[in-house]
Amino acid sequence: MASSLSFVYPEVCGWDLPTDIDSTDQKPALDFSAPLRPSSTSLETPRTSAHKASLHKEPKNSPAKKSKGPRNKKGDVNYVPRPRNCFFIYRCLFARAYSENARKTNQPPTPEKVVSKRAALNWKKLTPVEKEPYIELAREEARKHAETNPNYKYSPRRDTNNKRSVSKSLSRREKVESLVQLHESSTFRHDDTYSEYSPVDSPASHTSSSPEPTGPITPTDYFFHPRGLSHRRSMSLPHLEAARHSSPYEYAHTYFLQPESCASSPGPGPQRTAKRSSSARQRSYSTSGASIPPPDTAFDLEYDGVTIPFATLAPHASSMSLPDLLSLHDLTIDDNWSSTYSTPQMSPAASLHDFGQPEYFSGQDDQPIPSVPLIQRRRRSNTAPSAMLSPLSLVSSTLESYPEASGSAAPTLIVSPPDRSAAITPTRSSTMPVMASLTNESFGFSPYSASAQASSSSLLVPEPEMDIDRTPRRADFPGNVQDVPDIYAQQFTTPAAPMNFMAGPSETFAMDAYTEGLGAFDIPAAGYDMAPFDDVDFSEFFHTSPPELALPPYST
DNA sequence: CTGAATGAAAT
DNA sequence: ATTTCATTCAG
Repeated sequence: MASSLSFVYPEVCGWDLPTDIDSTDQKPALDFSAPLRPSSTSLETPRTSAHKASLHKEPKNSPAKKSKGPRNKKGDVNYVPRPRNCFFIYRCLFARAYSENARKTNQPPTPEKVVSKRAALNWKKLTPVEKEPYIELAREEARKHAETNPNYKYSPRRDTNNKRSVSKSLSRREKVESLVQLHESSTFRHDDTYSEYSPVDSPASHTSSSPEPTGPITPTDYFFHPRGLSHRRSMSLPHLEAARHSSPYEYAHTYFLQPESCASSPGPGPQRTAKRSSSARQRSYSTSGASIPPPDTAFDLEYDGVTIPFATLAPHASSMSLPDLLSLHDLTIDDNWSSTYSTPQMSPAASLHDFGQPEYFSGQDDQPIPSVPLIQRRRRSNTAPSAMLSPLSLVSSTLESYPEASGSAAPTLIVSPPDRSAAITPTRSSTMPVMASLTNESFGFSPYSASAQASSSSLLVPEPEMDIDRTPRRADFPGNVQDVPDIYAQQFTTPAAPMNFMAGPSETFAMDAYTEGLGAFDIPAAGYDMAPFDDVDFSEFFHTSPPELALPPYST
C-alpha cells in the first residue's frame, strides 16, 4: 500500500505519520505497526484553494475587480493556486502527523500557528539529504502543476494600498520595541556604563530566520546577571543605575523576571546547536546507507518514482526536546528522561539541571557569547520568548499614575515561584509579560541587589507562545484575577489545561498599567487579537501523554 | 481576515 | 531588495 500512492494535489498528506521516526528506540507510544495509509477523507476532499473557492459561495468576492488583472483570481471557480514549495509540503505532513498524534493520544489539537512554528523548527534541523524528498515532492508538484496549467502564470498583485509597504506603519510590537529603544536611548545615552557595555552590535543580532521587519528597532538590551551586567539585543531591561533616574518614566515599579533557566528559545544558541543535533542525528543512522535501518521500509512511501524513506517522511519531533535542550548545556540525559516524553519548557527536572550551570554556550562560534542563562537569550521574534523582560518593564512605569499603589516604598516585584510546581506553570507569563507571584520574601527587594534571590527564582516559560503584540486586558484574565482582591495561592483551572495560577491585585493592577502605558504612547490595546491563551498549546505543558515525541539522545 | 512558518517567483 | 502567496483552521 505504501507504494505508488495516487494522492490528489495538493493533499500529499493522506497518510498516518508518526510524529517522529527519528528515534528508533524507546518510543513506547509510537505505533509503528500502524501502516501508512491513505486518509480517505483527505483524498476524497482535497482542499485546494480552487476547491475551497468552488465550495465557498460564489458571491464571496462581490467587489468587482475591474477588468484588469489575470483571470486567475482567488474567488474564481477555476482558480489555480500556486504549487506549494517544499516547506509547505513538509508542513502539511507535519501538521497531519501532529493532529494524528494528538487525536490518538487525546491531546487537544495544536493550533496551526504553533504547528507552523514547530514545523519550521524541525525543517531547519533537517539536513539537505533529509529535505531532499520534500524538495523532490515540490518539484513534482510544480511539474504537474505546469502540466495541467500550461497557461498558468504566477501573478502576485502588488499590494499598493496597503499598510506595510507604503505607509511603513509599524506593527504594534514594533511600536513597543521602538518605544523601548526610544526610552533606552534617552536613558542611556550619556550613561557611562552604557558606553562601556555599548553593544556596537551584539553577536546575537544574527540569525533572525524569519522575515523580521528591520525597522528603527535596534533595541539595546540590558539585563542583569549575577556575574555582572551584560547587554544583549532585544532585551528590555533597563540599566541598573539609569533605571533609577530615568525620567519621565521610571522603573520603580518594574517587575523583573529573573528565571534561572529556560528551556526553549530557539535563538542563536539553540540554532547553532540545532545544526549540531542534526549532524549528530545523521551520524546515528545514515539516511543513505544501512548503518541503521529505517524503522520499517514498508512504511516508505513511493510517489512517482520518488521514494521517501519512512524516516524522512515523518517529521522529527518538536525540536526543543529535552535532549535537545540538554545537549545545549552539555548535560547528559539520564534514562529517566530519555525514555520520557517531555517538553523541556515544562520539565522541572530540566530546571533543576539547568540550575547553576555556569556555561550555557560553548562560545566557540563566530562571536563571543557571554555566559548567560539560556532563558536570557532571545531572538528577535514576533513572539517574544519566555521570561524575557517584556516591554512591560517599560510601560509599567505608568504605575506612577496610580498613586495609591505607587507609594514611597516603590516596591519591586521579583518573580519568585515558591516551588517547582510554579516553575512549570508557564502559561501565565507566556501570555502576560509579567505575572509575578508576590511573596513576602521577594517583596521589597531590588533585583539588582538580590542576585541570589533572582537566580533562585525559576520561571519556565514556553518559547513560542508569548506574543508581546497582545496586550492582555483585564477581560482576558480569569474572573478571580479580575475581581477578587486577595487570591494569593488560589488556583484556577481553564478548560484547556489545569495550571496553578497565583495572582493578586498587583498583577491585575500591573496589567492595567501595561495597557495604560501602551496607551500613553498611542499604542492601542484594543483591536488586536488578544485572547491570551489562544496560541498556547497547553497539552505541551501539562502532558500526561506526549503531544510529541522527544528526540532520541544524541550520540554526540 | 489573521497568524505562524519558508521558499518560489514576481516586482 | 521587497513582497506576494502557496496550507491550515481556530478565533
